[in-house]
Amino acid sequence: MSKTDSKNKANYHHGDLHGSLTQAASLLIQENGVDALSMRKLADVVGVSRTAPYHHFKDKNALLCAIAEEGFRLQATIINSVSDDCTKDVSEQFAEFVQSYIRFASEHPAHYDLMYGGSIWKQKQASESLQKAAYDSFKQWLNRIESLQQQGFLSADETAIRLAQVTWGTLHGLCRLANDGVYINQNDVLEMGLTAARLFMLNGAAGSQNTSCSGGIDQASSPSSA
Amino acid sequence: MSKTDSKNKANYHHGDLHGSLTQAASLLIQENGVDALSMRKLADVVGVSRTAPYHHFKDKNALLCAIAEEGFRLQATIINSVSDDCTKDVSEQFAEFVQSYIRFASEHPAHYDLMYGGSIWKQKQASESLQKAAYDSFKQWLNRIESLQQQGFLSADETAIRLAQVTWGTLHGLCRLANDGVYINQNDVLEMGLTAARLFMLNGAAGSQNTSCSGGIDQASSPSSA
DNA sequence: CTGCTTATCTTGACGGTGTCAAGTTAGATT
DNA sequence: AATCTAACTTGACACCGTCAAGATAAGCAG
Repeated sequence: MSKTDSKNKANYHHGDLHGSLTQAASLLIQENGVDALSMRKLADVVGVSRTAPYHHFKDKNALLCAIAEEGFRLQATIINSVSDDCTKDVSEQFAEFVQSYIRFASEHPAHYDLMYGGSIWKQKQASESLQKAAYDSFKQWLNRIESLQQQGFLSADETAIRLAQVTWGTLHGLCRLANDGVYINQNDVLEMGLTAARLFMLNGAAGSQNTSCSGGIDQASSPSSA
Repeated sequence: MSKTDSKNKANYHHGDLHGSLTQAASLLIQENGVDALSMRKLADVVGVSRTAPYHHFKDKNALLCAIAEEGFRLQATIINSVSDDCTKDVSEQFAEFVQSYIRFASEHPAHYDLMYGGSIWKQKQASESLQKAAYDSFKQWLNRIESLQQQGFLSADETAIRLAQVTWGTLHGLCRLANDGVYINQNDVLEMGLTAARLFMLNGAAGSQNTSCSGGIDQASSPSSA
């Protein structure tokens, strides 16, 4: 009689619907893209009724925000796990950082779409915690750029913020083109990222190779301010 | 009796539904974004039944492709009308080009989304003529980059194609961030574009200032090939 | 004019969507 | 045991894209 027997006890109360929802949604979204996710299908997959999710997420938008936030966490762990290597010189470290950024975008396209796509940011409202996550992410990038600039690898003629905006915008543009199917070859995109890094970095920068390796964290202003 | 009396003759046959549809769709799309366009509402606005548009466009996707194509035409006329000025030096000309690109994107965000967004290119199929339009657009960009490179304003260490990919990707990334609501201040984005141009251009490039001014058209390979 | 063809447009229907209102269930608390 | 409350379900509504079948009008052959 019972429809779902995954637990032999009755499961009118699911136990951890919130967690199951984000998990299943992430999975569905990764398989078929953001637009293909429907609340009804999601509920069906998890094994609850159509409107049960609305008791844990005010909106479909709220669900998407939660997943985007998860994306930022995921991205941070992936990127940080790669780039804390003091044995390599700075530019190589930066190149690896660029690569890991692109790789994250191409391996988690749906998350990436949510994190930086218009579906959340444009008309819809990003949840407060999501805004904070995005802000922190940009701040990390800014710190990295500031460090490169102070070591003489990036132009001193521009403000660190502007440099961060442009360099990140570049990286983002390449990832977007790859994710949107305009650039189809992932290896090409990786090389484009490296080329961009090469072009931005000052050629004759004779900065010190291994400085500090524990970057100080300065405060940064918002990505969208002048 | 009659519902619409715009023409006092009966208008069972609309006359130019195809044209009216693209026109009204462009307008609707520019007002409320691509996602807000529905075939039903569009038909209602034009004053026909829900399925009449399907006699002129196989799909909603086909309609969107047509509008995207229109976008490419629009972009070409806008950009070309600005940048054919021989009195200014090359880098200034390029800066104006960058600005006009960004301005087009921010003044026609919906068209821009369609032209380069995932909604058409990723899962859906771009119509053949749309593909050609996009290809031609990139080819124009490539020609410009090649010219800049040959005049010594851009690095000779990279292939022209790679340079074109990276520089256009940068521009695109900035426009995307602006259009998606991540960067909200348009003036900032314009300055970012100029900064990017400055960073890419070689500092000590002592190329000739006013060369030819009627760029030769070389053939270019696809944007997505290595 | 009549009859036929053809392009054009309409009506009805199907399955899908997000989400609201009201009802049901079951576990926790008193 | 009675009550409270969070969790969940059912039904409904207004949308959506699109297909199948029918209605309409114009053009053209005779």
